[in-house]
Amino acid sequence: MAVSKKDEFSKTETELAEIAKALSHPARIKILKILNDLDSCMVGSIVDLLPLSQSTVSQHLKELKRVGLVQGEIEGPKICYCINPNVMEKVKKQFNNLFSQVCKC
Amino acid sequence: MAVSKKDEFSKTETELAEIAKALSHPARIKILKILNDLDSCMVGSIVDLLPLSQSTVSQHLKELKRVGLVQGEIEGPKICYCINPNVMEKVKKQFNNLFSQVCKC
DNA sequence: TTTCATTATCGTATATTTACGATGAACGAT
DNA sequence: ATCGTTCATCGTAAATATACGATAATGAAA
Repeated sequence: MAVSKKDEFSKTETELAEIAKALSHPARIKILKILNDLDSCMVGSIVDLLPLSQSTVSQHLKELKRVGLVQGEIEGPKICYCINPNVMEKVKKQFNNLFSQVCKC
Repeated sequence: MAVSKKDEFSKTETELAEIAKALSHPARIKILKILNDLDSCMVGSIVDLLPLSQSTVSQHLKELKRVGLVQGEIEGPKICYCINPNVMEKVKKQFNNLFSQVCKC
């Protein structure tokens, strides 16, 4: 794309776009649901529930971690992943804020 | 990416991911705000408010049209763009639905 | 300490996204 | 009929995303 111009927008817009990007793959939506349902779980459990390889799931988790929606806690050789509820609440507010601005409903 | 596996997920997850993708660029977030503020407007007005070329803005509009968030009405040589409020409301509900599933707040 | 289980990262291939200028299509106005 | 305005689309280049297998890294267990 030649050179990205994403930094020529406001922080609010850039941040929300980043979060939307993290949610822009069905696997990552599903991972959030899985983490919520299981409360927290290791990567292997997630891999079993997705039609993707371990390395691909690891990449998707990395993307969710990047925006803070998910965090991992090391438990011996395993890693226990869970949703970061504080970030999730903030994200929810950011989307509500957007819709309050662009939705007449 | 070899072959996409996005169609191996549920319709709900795939749809929401598609919408999130449409919102995953700050220019598109800003376009929605512009359209809301101006109520509706032609492409040239949007281009003036963005640090992007006319063709690039046209592409972003196409992406927003793709998911139905935005619609264009031909007015002579111009095209009058506006937010589709019905789709926006549906999208708002879809996000609320997600957060009700993955957010304990 | 060697082995096993678990997960991240690397390397790589392909698809998609982002960006631009140039061109084309549609329409009103001259 | 030609011209100017407006916008979409084409062609293209570069960046990112998606997917996988292979490998590395970590720590528990034998």
